Amino acid sequence: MKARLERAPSRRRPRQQRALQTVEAILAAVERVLKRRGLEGVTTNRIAEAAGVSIGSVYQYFPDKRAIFTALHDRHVETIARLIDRTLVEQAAAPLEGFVRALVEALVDAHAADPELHRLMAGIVPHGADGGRALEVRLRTTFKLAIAVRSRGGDTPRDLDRALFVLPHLVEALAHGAAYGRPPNLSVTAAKAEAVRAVLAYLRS
Amino acid sequence: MKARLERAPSRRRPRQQRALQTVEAILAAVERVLKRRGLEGVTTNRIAEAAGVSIGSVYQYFPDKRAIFTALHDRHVETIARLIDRTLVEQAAAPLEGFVRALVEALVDAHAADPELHRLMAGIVPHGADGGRALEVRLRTTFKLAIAVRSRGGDTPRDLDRALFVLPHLVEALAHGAAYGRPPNLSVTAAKAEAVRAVLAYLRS
Amino acid sequence: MKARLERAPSRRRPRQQRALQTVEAILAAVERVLKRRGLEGVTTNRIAEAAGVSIGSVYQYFPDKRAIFTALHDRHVETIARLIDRTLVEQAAAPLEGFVRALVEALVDAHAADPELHRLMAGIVPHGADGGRALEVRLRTTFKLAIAVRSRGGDTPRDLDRALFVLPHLVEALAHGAAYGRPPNLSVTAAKAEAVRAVLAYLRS
Amino acid sequence: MKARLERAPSRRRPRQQRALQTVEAILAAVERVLKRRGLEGVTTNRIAEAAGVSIGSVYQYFPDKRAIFTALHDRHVETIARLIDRTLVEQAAAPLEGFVRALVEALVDAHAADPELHRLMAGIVPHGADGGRALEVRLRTTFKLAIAVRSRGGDTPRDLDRALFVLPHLVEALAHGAAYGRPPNLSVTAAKAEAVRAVLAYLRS
DNA sequence: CATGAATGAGTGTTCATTCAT
DNA sequence: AATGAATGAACACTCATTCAT
Repeated sequence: MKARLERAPSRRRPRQQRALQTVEAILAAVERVLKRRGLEGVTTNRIAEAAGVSIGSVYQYFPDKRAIFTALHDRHVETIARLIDRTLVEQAAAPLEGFVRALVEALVDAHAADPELHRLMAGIVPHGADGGRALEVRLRTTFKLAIAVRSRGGDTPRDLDRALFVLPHLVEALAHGAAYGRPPNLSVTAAKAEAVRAVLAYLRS
Repeated sequence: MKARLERAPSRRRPRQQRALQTVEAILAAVERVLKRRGLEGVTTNRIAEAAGVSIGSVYQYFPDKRAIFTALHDRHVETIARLIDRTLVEQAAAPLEGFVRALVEALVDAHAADPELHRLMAGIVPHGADGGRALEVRLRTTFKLAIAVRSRGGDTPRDLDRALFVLPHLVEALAHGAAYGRPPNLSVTAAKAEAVRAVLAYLRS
Repeated sequence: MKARLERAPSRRRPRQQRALQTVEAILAAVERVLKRRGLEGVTTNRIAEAAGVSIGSVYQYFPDKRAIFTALHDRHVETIARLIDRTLVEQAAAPLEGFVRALVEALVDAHAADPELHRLMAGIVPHGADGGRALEVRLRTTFKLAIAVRSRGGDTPRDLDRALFVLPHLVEALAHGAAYGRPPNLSVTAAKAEAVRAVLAYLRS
Repeated sequence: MKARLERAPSRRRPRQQRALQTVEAILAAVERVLKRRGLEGVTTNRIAEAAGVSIGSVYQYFPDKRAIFTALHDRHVETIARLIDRTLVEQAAAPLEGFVRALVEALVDAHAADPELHRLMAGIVPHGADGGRALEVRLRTTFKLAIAVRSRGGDTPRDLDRALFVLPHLVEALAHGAAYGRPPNLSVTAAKAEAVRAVLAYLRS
């Protein structure tokens, strides 16, 4: 494995790299088209044009249109998941509340950076068995871990399963809400602070 | 002459009534097609067939396909809004907590009745300025009222605007979550109870 | 025949009269729709609406859409034909040149009154065997008669058949041309005068 | 590398050539459908089928149905315009009368070759600002030129503007008339001769 | 006779996908 | 691999026409 990578770096790598670049160019193009023309305005030919590749090349990397959306959704999930994981690590030493506070803040920031795109992204629900619940599930797992790690001193919620149901929904809803679901006259900052408050309130109850 | 005057109303009424019936038949048909074939499987001709009317009749009542989806969404919003209003009235004498408990329970029940349909419904985001936030806004208004009515005895939250941001999102997310976003091994009943707990925890904080 | 007309004037006549009125209302409506929305914008339902009658009534008087256009065309032809006949009579005592002059002037005036409508009318070519040549034929007949009547004194053109081919086309083309086919900077008046000159020049040759 | 550079032109050219061929195939198909099924029988799918291409290809070359008709009309105008220009050149040394005679004969011949098609073509009035007067205008320009070139010896008509109004209409009407507007018992040959006579008569007047 | 809701065949058009180059 | 012209199934929608009231 290592030998192969060393022997033909100028052949194998570039190809894979170009492929990754093209895939990334395509996904970035979808985002651009999505923002410019809305969900129904996204056509494969438009994606190709916006990506600067031929439609044929798009089909070299994706079996069909659905796969493009799925990949975009997956990429988004992966981005957020990495954020979650990073927060988990960074707050490993902090109490649960600290982690939750950091997590909510990170998520709100992530979504508030480009609210319009994230609103549209919510409309891309992959048709797989999962049904767009990937992040919810991922959050659940993360919370399970974060709680387990801290549960020596009886810190465990009375009913873990119930908390693991509520927490992901709270966090997700408030992150999206703070980004593009605020009432007029409420700043993102204020919304973020209140989102944190809300999750902590539940946690302490 | 007199006969004609007497007939007139019975000519007009049936028309309006049949129109309403047809509109209702069409919307019900959309729901059926939606469940059977998914969002992308909904075509205007399929709607017409499922509704038992001709495609021409569909276009007698709706200017285009989008309008059909918008109407379906509006109908859903209206149904839920009526539920909210009813709860508001029924719990007029109860303390805020009682209202919230009743509201969450009612919403969970409403969504849990046909989880699949409601999941699909979430994918129908009307393209108007509102962008599918109608219920969020409606919930906000309702909470504002419910709180205002009870706020003589200093029952008002410290920061109303912030609470009015959080509460709609909490309620909506948990209602949908309890209906079709539960982790395995958590019953709807348990989820409902915990959803109530979560909202109350925030309210008391 | 006369008895019948006298006996039930309030029964039979009104009906026929109403029918004629309705037919006329429909044809006038077609003209209006034609001018407002162009040839392709003319639909039977729009005709009905513009005429202030129900679509059903339109089909009471016309078997299909084509028949409406045919009737409109026929009415136009009849109007022009009457104009031609009237001129023929009025100029019965005048020499051929006088008749031709009066005819061209009358036709130009008739078409110039509503150039837009007459341009559109030219697009309504009835699909019958005639193929929209009714006026051409009618003009031919008229010229034949006008010439025959004056041909005692050897006034007949050298070759009647050839003149009867040319004259209708000259007159029709120049009448339409003067109405809506003038170059910029040529008035209708000037065009009319020159149209007369042109026909007379041919006649004298 | 060199091969690619050499291939490049042969890759580009064929494309443009095939494109032109396809466009031509489509326009020829429209003519065929037009003759077989009449103006209303022309549908985009029928055009595609008759042209031996897919409907998608038709839309690769024309933005919509109207554009197809416009292109057909333009092609017709161009064909006739070329005929006019050729005659202008060929008769450059001849007196005005010679040019006019040649022009009328050429136009009659052109229209008489396929009278049915040309009758139908007259029904295709492009919706542009021009309104189907392209040939009239073109004839006017040509006459202006033909007269100007010969006007040293005082050959100019007394009133040029008026002549430039009449001549195009005369020529067009008589060309069409000779092709498909003759009375029974008049041959094309005779009609053509008389058409020439008529225009010359006006010219001399 | 008048009405106008209903019909549905048929239209123009789009767009995901293929494949020869 | 990359290209993009070509494909054609499928779609949203129109409109002439019918017929129950």
